[in-house]
Amino acid sequence: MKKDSILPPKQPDTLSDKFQRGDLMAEACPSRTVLKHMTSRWGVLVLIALQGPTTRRFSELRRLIGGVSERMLAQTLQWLEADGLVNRVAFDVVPPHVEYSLTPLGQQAAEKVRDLADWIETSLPHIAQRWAKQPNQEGAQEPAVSADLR
Amino acid sequence: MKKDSILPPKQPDTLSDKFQRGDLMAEACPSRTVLKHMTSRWGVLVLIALQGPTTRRFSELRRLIGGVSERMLAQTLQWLEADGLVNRVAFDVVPPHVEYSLTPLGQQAAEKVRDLADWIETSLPHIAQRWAKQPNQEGAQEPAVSADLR
DNA sequence: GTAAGTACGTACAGAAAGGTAAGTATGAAA
DNA sequence: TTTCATACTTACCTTTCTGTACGTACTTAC
Repeated sequence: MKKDSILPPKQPDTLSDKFQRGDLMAEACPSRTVLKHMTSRWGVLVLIALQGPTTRRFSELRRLIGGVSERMLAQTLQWLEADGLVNRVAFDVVPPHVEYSLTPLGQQAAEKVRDLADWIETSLPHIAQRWAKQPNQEGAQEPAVSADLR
Repeated sequence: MKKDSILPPKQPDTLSDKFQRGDLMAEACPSRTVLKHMTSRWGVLVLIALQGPTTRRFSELRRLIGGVSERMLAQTLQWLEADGLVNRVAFDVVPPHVEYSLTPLGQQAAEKVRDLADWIETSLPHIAQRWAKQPNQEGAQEPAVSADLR
């Protein structure tokens, strides 16, 4: 007999919860923003590319990450910097020189994201194999023939 | 035109490698599609919500995941199903009844994504604290109530 | 003297993601 | 009888995302 127990409609008390620990299932939780930045199209790849002992320069990252535009790389780096995951050090020299690296927090984040990426890369054969059997999907959804499940 | 030498050569980057193992840094690699589905706005939350021993029904998921629309939930589930991460079982009954669950592959995926989510949720205080100091930024949000945790 | 590299900022536009509302078939509750 | 719930689909529209192109200020290479 728990109709509403799946999700309480509202709780004024969850507010304090939000500050102690995020709740991604809650619509208004700020953790969703962090998730958005980290799992944005380029966020994952930037974090991974920044792993390692050396700092990276902007155009170096651009070459590492296949397909990023300058605009998107800059924006992604700014997001991650604002979230405290990325360090940016700019040298005031004539041809601009900027070095990016991960903060301690960013290194933790990068590890998680790396684990995910590694899993995808190694599991890809299984998944791709499945795609081969089942016809198209992905970004484009054509008016596919509706599977008559009923 | 490949200049991959910036990265520490962990593995030879041959053509056959791409079929045996994805390479997310490569623009054309199909693993990017999987990443897109899993890290889509709702993909992460769906995978997490499906963790556990029980199956979930559509509207149950909808209630669990704050803010999803029916349209987006349906689409996300279809993506993940097509990738072989989610099982869908439809019963041919009068009020529709469909049960969703994770495939073995999906359970692995959910673990990775869960690790990431857990990290975000526990790290949120650090990050939010940083937002408060830095002038308001893109994507960053003001605290709904100015309750300052000291 | 001209092109290229650096690390972006900005304006514009097309693509994609996402939301809203409505419809479907049917049984059960009010 | 009207309404509600289920599990979607579809059309339509808005918001967000992302790419292209260009500008910058200056140095080095050709």
